[in-house]
Amino acid sequence: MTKSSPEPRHTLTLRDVSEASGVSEMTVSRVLRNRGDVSAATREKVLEAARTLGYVPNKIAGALASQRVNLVGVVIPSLSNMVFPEVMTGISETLEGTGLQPVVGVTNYLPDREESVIYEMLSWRPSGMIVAGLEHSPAARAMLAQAGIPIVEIMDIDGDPVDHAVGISHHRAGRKMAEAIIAAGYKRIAFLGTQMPNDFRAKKRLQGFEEALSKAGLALVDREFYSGGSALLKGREMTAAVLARSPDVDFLYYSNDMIGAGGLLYCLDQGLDVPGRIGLAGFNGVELLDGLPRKLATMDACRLEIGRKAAEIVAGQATSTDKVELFPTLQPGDTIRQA
Amino acid sequence: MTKSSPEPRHTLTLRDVSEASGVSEMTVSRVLRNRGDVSAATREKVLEAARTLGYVPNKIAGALASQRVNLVGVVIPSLSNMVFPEVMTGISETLEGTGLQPVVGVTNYLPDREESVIYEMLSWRPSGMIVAGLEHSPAARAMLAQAGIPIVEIMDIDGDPVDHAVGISHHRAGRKMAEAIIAAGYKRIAFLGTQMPNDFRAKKRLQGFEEALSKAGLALVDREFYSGGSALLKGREMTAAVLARSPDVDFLYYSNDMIGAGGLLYCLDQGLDVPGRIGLAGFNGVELLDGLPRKLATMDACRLEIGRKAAEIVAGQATSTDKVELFPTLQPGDTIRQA
DNA sequence: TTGAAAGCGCTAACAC
DNA sequence: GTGTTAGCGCTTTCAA
Repeated sequence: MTKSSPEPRHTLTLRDVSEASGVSEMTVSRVLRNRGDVSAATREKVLEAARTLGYVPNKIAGALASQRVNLVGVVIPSLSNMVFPEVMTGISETLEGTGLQPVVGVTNYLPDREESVIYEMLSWRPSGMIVAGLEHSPAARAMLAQAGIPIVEIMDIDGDPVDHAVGISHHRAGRKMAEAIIAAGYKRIAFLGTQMPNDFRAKKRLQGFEEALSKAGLALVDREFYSGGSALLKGREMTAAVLARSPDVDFLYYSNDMIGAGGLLYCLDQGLDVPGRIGLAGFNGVELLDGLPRKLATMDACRLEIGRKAAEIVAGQATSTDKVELFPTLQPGDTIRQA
Repeated sequence: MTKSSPEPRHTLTLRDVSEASGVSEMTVSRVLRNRGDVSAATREKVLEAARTLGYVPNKIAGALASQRVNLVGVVIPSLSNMVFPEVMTGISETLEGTGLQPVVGVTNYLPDREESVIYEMLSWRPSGMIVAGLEHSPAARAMLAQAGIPIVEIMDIDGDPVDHAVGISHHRAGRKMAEAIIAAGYKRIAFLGTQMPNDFRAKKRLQGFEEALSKAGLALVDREFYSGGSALLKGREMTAAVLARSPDVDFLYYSNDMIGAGGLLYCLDQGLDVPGRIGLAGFNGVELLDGLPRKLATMDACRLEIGRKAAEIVAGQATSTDKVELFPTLQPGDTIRQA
């Protein structure tokens, strides 16, 4: 804008390449789309002209004419925790060879924001959509259902998908963790989580967790929620609060690994015997934390695999099942005592 | 695709809304773009028709006709470290009110990949581009220079921007950290970093760091590089390796906070006196790590501010200076002893 | 193997 | 305040 010396009045068009190469626009178009039916000589002429001009095709025009857009919309709540970047990795990997490109939109766990992100994305007529979660505003659901493209809702399968769903049962994940904790002999269990009314998956885990406790004749002895700030620090603070309020708790179940890690560091600082006196567990299986003094018990969320499977469905590489359920593995780490 | 019952043969067009509302396509278009020059009555009719049909405008056609695309391409090397998500936050915040939307592309520090991401993005004729770093392939530079839109290269200002640059001097950041370390009396200093030939900013920091050492008559006594894996864990391993090889080092300078945190945990595990016997410092000012047993010395990279400023320039809200230099502050934390 | 014509769905520009 | 006309830059289709 400012310094680029030979600023073109309009950006280059096929016509410019056509004139520069002495080949019709149509044939230029064929060459640029790598269609085989062009002679090698013409092909070379065109390619050279395009290269020296610095021509960049106009996908807007191309998409309008061909009614095809090689974009896949990906709608996720956040990029700042460790989970969605890894889902994105799985998606990108799988889309790599297909000619499809992911376009990310972030909702910050706000339903209104999600609705508008979905609207914006659909207005670009993508070839498919991958959306985190099964809970959407009615309008958002309707738009997705109307779009006439593959829709894959990811992360969660406890619910009714618009089209396809790929994920784990968070309800079951919570239950499994509770069962492991109970089996290890812990009895006075507290929950520490995020204050996010729209994090439905965390909510489902807690629900499954409490159901399993209840089935064993137990109930949460305390619970603590936070929002904002450094997760590690919040984990410490929440843990301190819970231990002060309920000094006899013997297990802390965290809604994610980051706050769990903060809690772990706090317990070690306090010289508490982990996992003897007190056990801890998180959720997500975040590799990032592998260098901690103890390995936090957790349950992986199959993030990479979810991304891959979702991308396969959108790319039409998978035989279409409505729901694809993945099964997280419990990683006991060093913070649950062995039964 | 699979379940959506009344799948429209083609997606809805203005014409459908026009027919459903009995208003001309042109007027429908006016209403949908919120142009004031339509009577309230017509407006309502149109809006209702659009709503009940579930019409989503086709931005492809709109963009082609209006020659305007409300997209800003953002090209960054990675989303999995803590730095770019925060830059994105700054960009999104600032773009919020402008009608512009960021579209992210990730290069994984690969120049070829960067070139193709830039090419793809430009082919959608965005209103502006924000690209991390000042080092690009000649072709990428040429495309950006030709695009005829505002280009903002971010993070770094040690170099020659295509159009605008917003960032810090990594060279200076390295120097400043070295000066602080030297002033604190450390003398046997090692560097621990990532093995990334294309992380030019880390390279510049190291260069500035070594220059400052040299000016004080010092030189690095050891250096260690890693790639891949959990940063925290790698930080531990690298630190163990350096301490084994050079037991008399008294300071460890890490190229980022995550490996620095791993190193810190390792030193504490080993019972080393930090910062007395050995000092540590990282880079980035990652808030995430605030809950560690000690606060790691670091230098923030002005991530949020860089995102904001870059977005302002792209949105035309800033008076155009070629380079906007921001100045990181040294956060001494608890891992550099006080002089 | 190449070219010509028509049009994708919308908006700018101008009439009314 | 509303309608009409002519494209935007490509690709599709069909003819040569």
